[in-house]
Amino acid sequence: MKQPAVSHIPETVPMQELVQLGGESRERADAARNREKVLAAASRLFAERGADHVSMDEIAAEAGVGKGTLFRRFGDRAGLAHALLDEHERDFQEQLLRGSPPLGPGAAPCERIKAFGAGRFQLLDSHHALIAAAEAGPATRRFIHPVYAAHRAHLYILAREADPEVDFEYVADVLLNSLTAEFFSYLRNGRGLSLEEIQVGFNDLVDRLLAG
Amino acid sequence: MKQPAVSHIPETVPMQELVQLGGESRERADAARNREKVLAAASRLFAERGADHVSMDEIAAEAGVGKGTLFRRFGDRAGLAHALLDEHERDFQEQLLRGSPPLGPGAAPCERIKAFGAGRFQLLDSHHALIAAAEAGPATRRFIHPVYAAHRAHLYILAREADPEVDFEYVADVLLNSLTAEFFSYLRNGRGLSLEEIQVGFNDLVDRLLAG
DNA sequence: GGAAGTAATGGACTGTGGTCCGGTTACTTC
DNA sequence: GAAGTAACCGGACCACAGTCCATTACTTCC
Repeated sequence: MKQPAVSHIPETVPMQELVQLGGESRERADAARNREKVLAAASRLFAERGADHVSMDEIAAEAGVGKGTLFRRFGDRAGLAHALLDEHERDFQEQLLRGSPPLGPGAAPCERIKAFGAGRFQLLDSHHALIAAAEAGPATRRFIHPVYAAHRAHLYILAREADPEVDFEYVADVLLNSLTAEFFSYLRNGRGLSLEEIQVGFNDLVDRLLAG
Repeated sequence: MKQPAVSHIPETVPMQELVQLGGESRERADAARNREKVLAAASRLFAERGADHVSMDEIAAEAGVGKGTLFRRFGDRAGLAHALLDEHERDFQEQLLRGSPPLGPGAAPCERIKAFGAGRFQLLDSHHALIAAAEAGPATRRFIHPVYAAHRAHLYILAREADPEVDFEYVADVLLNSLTAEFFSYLRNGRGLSLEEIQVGFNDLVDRLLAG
């Protein structure tokens, strides 16, 4: 049940280092300080008024920092949202890799996929606006993010294990596409489904897709 | 095989009438003229430079019309995109209701769903940027649009017919969610799949979901 | 054909995400 | 401790989506 060397989730690390492949030079002290100030400010404002309803200008102002600094650090709105979610995302990843079944290793693949779904729904339920912000942005940007790659690899492997006949790649993407913030909030608010109903639907989806 | 009174697709009709439920008062002559001018201008510019890469200001200018007029007519960018797609959408709807099998009535439900997918992929292939624009916009707006409702009702009924045991509602939404412009372009450009490969994947999805 | 009433117009205006760059500050080297 | 340099800073700036409302153009009714 070894996972492949799924690139670990960075994202407390500034965007630049993530990009310029060798994050060798250490982060300057003032930069680190400012990053913390921004994260704290964003966290505060988001908690107060909801992740939508807060502009980037306001976050910069609240943090006592220029707008340029904000964007230099986090790239864009989605990047900031990702950084704020980082802790939860690490937790989740940790549970996937080393947690107890059915989320962690040990359970049947289908059960692990359902547990993955349940975990995501839980996260969506408590951090919906933030995750929506992280997934937003031009076109297919979110698919490029290492978090997406990690989730995809996880589901890919489990799907293959559950049913070697299936098109793992496509199935993994379809499953993830059913776990987006946008789709979730449509089911929840647009269709009025409860968290449980959504989970039941997803579980049924998994069973049918990987009936083996 | 009668469809329920699926609200027909309007959308050459201005947004207002769509909303204020009784489109009684006729459209003024200058308004109609301007609408045509805008549609023509948008069509031209989109064809020239791609649907992204054209701002609303430019469309208004090209049409020789004020910005206010543009937005009054079409509500927002997505509304304009919908209006431009209207003809194709009507065509498609017509084929669903009265065309020949497997897209139209007469074929087995699973085959009709696959044909629906094939039709959407075809449209996505030739009008991708436009459809993406129509589906864009804040949060879950696109789910409210009558076109979504019509597609959903169609799939809902076919899914029920194919497999009465399945959760039709959820399945219909999952299927539609696998036919979005965003997901399509991810599979296409992000994963490098061909049109055919995507169709095969979707067909397999349908078979597995509605195995009966 | 003209007056009154109403719908449509257009462009200035606002708010927002994101970029740019001259000036500043923190580390490094000697 | 001074000088050099690369990274960082902030806020002015830009483009763009969408709003507002005083003015204009159509329609209708006499």
